Formats: sequence, C-alpha cells, structure tokens
Amino acid sequence: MNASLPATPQDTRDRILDAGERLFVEHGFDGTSMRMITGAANANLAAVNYHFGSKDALVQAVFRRRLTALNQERLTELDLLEAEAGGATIKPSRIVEAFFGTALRMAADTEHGGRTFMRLLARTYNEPNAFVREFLAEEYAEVMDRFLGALFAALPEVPRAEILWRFHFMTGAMAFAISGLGGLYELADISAADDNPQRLLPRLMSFLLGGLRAPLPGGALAGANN
Amino acid sequence: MNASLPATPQDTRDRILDAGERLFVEHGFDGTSMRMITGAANANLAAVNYHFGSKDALVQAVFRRRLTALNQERLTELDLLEAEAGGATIKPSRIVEAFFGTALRMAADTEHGGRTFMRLLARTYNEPNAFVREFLAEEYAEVMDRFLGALFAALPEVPRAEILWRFHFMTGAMAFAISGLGGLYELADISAADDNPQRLLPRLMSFLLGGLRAPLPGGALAGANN
DNA sequence: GTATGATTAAAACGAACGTTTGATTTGAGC
DNA sequence: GCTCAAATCAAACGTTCGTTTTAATCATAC
Repeated sequence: MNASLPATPQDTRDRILDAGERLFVEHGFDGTSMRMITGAANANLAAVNYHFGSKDALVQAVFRRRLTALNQERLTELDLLEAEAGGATIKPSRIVEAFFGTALRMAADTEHGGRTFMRLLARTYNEPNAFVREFLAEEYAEVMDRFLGALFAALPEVPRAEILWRFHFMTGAMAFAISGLGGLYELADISAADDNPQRLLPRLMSFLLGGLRAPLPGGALAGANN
Repeated sequence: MNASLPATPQDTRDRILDAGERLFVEHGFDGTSMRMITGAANANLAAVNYHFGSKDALVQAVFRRRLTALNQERLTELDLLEAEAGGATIKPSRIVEAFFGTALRMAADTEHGGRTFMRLLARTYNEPNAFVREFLAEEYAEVMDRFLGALFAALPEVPRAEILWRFHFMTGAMAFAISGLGGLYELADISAADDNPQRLLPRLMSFLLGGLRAPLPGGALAGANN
C-alpha cells in the first residue's frame, strides 16, 4: 500500500517540523510523544534525535522556523513607521497594527501552516513548561523592547505602567482571537459566530484600539498602598 | 525529625487539592506527576487514587472546588442585576463587571488560594488536553449562556457575532491580566510595572469597557464572502 | 565498482509514569 | 478489649517515555 516516496533528507526534517507543529497544538508539548511525531511524519523514531538532537530542541526549532520571520516583519514595519514619521510622534494605532496585524495576518494564512503555528504560539504565551517560556522570552526580548518604547513615545502623557498593562491585555485578546471561539460558546447561538478569518483582523483591531484609548482608571492617581 | 500531625483524614484530601492546584499552575497537568503531588502534600503515593480515583478525577476536583462557587457567584450577581432592572435594559458595564469583576476579586485573594486557582484557570482556557477542555466547557455552559444572553439583550443594536467575539477578546484580556506580566517584559522598564493587585481590577475594567464600546469594524456590513 | 559520509531502520536502554495490590495502622462504636 | 470500616503505607505492576546504540541503506564522488 505504501509506495512512499524516497523522501529527500531535507524532507524528513520538514515533515517532522510540520507534524510537531500540528501535534503540539492539539496535545501540548508534554502530551505529544516522539512516537506520535515520527509516526505522523512517516519517519523513524530516531529521526528527531538525529536531526534536532532532542525533543526540546525540536520544540525550539518549530518556533524558530516561523517566529523569527514574524518578529523580523514586525520590526521592519516599525522601522518603516519611524522612518515615515521622521522624529514626529507616531499614531498609537499604527504601532498596534504593526504588532498585532502582522500576527493576525499570519494566523489567517491557512496555506503555509501559518494558522497552525499561530494557534500554537497563542496558547504558548501561558505555557507552564519553564524551558519553553524562557526560550520565548528570549525570542521576544527585542521586539517587546522596541514596541513598548514606541508606545511610550507615542503616548507620553500616559503612565508607562498603564501602557505596559494595556499591551499585556491586548496580547491576551489577540491570543484568544487566534485560538478561536472554543467549545465554551456551544449553548450560545454559535451559528451566528461568523468565524470568517477575513473579518477577524478588523474585529480585533477595533477592540484593541478601543481598549487602548479607554479613559484611564480613576484609581491610578490615588495612593499606592491602599 | 518528623513529629508530624496525625493529619485528620479530611486533611489529606485538602492537602492534595492544594498541592495539585499549586503544582498544576507551575508545571501544567501533564508536567505534574502523582509523585510530585503526593510528595508536596506529605501523603502516600496511593492517596490520590484512593481519595479521588484517578489523576484526571483529581484535576476535576481541583477545578470544581472553586469554580462552582465562582460561577454561582456570577449567576447570583446577574440575578441581582436583572431583578434590579425589572425588565428594563441593563447597562453592559454592569454585566461585564459581574462576570470579570468576580474573577478578578477571587484572583486578588492571596489568603485562601484564590490567586493560585485563578492563575491555573486563566492558563487553562487554552488547555490542549481534551479531557480538561471538555470538562471546562460543561462547567461553563450555563454561565456563558446567561451572560451572553444578557449582553445580547443589553446591546440589541449590536450584531450578536460582534458581541460573541468581544466577549471572547475580553476573556483573553482577563486571562492575561490574571496570569500577570510574565517574563516577556524584562527589557522594558519592568520596575514601573506596578503589579499592585488592588489596581488590577480598575485597570482591566476600563480596558474591557473601552474595547466593548469601541466603534464596530467597518467591514462588518460588507459582503460575507469576500 | 568501491569508498565515504549522510540518512534511515530496528531494537533496546533505563527512567518515570499512573495505577493496583495487600498488609498495616488508625479511630470510633459497642 | 474487640470489631470493623476508613485511611495509610510500602511495594510492585505493566506501560510509555526520551534517548542511545548498532546495523543497514542510500547518494555521491572517485
């Protein structure tokens, strides 16, 4: 039955990455075994350790393959905005769009595995596994620094703590947006859910900007210790 | 050395629940072994299976112990709002406050383990494990139905799909709010982060309401298929 | 063809997993 | 003091885990 292709060496690596990416979304890192991965990838059990060294290294490789490009694109867009402004202040909405828009667009790409990866990334923001978390923090360090700095500069009158938290809230909203409406809404008229990926970006963006522009909480000026 | 207390029977159950709750937050469900749990709880390895039947049943028990009360409180608050309005429309902000405020207040309770549990719950919204996800969906079914229904009634002019999605976005923001500022902001002036739990609720609430009230995305009225 | 380096294949490794067993201990009722 | 059910304990069960080892296969250059 299986007149399988000879499978060029490089193919095996990519098939493993694809299988890992998909299975990690479905079952999590700890819930996905090497045998599941190599089985789905039509590869030998030892192939992961041969090509990547270890399971942890495979997880890193799965992220790096797409995350580096995503963050590079974000930085490029921010570079463009800053060059365009030429020292003047940038509209916060442009910065937000540059950060979350790129992610959403990649999440809408069902052809090249972008959607699968972004769902994995979305649920990994809160990953318990310390190894994965540290790796993600490193991978995000520069982008976070640049974008937060840009927001600080764009909103000089807003306390930095507020910006920090609102950026965090926005990230949470984005993560859930990408994860999609889970099984939590079954009783509600889910048929009216309308999960057209084309509409997700404008939907999320108007929500994010509404939240970012919201009046500051009244207690923000009150004493710190009560 | 160990002149340990006789440990009333009921104590063991609770110690296991506490240890499980704490370890599940730190290492995830799959990353937490029975030996870790019983070790941290100063109980015998067999104690979990004796008291709960299985590891999965323990996970359910950990959630049920606090989640049932939380959702009951939410429903009670909604009952109050509806009784108070007496048929008239309810302000959306009141509904949002009733759902997310209760959660945030429980998350601010560091004394009775509320904070630990809410962090666990927050990161479990996107849990890969199918068993946990199905259980959560069941546990949330009624609350979701009631609160979404209330929001639909409070915002009759807003398409239900928009409300559904914005409620989802708000849940994401809440989940991240509870999880706290992770290690992703280390380069940014994290010292200015100000993670005073007292301020978290007003911070989140103004963000959520800003997002909920944001102008609807322009494309919402456009054709569905392009 | 044959040597060479890269890849795949099959089998086994020890460790850790969740669970079960059977004996022992505990505490309350009589 | 004895009984009995509840709870705890040490030990082992079979399975699965990630990794390693050794041999077979492949592609390519000479």
